[in-house]
Amino acid sequence: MPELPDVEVFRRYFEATALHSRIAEVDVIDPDLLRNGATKELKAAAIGRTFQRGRRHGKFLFGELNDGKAIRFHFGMTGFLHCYEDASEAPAHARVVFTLRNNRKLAYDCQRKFGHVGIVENIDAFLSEKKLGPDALEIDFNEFDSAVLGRKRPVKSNLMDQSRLAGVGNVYSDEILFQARVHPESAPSEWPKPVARKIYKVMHEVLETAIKSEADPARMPKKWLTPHRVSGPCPRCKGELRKKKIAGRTSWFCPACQQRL
DNA sequence: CTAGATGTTAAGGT
DNA sequence: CACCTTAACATCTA
Repeated sequence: MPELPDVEVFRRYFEATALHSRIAEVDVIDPDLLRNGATKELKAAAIGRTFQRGRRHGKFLFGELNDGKAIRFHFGMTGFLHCYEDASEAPAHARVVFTLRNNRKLAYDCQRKFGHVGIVENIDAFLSEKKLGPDALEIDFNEFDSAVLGRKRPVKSNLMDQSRLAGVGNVYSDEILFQARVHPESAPSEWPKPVARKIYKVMHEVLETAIKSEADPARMPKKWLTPHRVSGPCPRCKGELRKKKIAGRTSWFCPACQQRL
């Protein structure tokens, strides 16, 4: 689930639920999620501070604290946030829980533990250290064209490469290419400008519409591929959708609608 | 019981 | 060296 639109929905949820109340306690239920096991450091950085705002870059969410530091959330494949007051509402796989002075609790839940949580001293320094590319909603066309499309491997691999473009993963790369009518394995040495522009434009439309749909496939336009990736005919031509491993991931596309370039 | 699932990354190959 | 692919990670479900 957590690609750019999902994380943007989490960011908005975070801002609606967790800001401006002092952090009273941090429970690290599963230290695996901290990667370096620095429970003490996480507590020391967070307790007594307040969250000032949420910032997102690609698939990362940062909860900015009132001293310039931030709590970093990455959601892996199964992570999400849930805010509640009564302990009975705690989600099933809560790994880290922030208790606020207003009695609310913000839980980071991650069933498969592919995600991680930690402290970041400086967000911009972290992003360059991690070699993350520009956010998919902020990259300009020229950079998109050269960094993302100017490669030899399948276009799908490039769209998913976080060091070139941050935020797009398996599901949304399929959706973007479906709507741009481009085959995911296309890898021309030079992309025709109109096609490059189309992919760029469609990427914005897909991501923005997905955010408006709360990243919920059931609320997405019926003509989209995403709600049909389990089975079923192409929502455009009614032909058979194909499932194939590309770039190591299960990809869905319509061989009739999507042109190989 | 086996295969596979939205992400990342170390390791191996060309 | 640049580039690309695969396996592995932890856990649950179809």
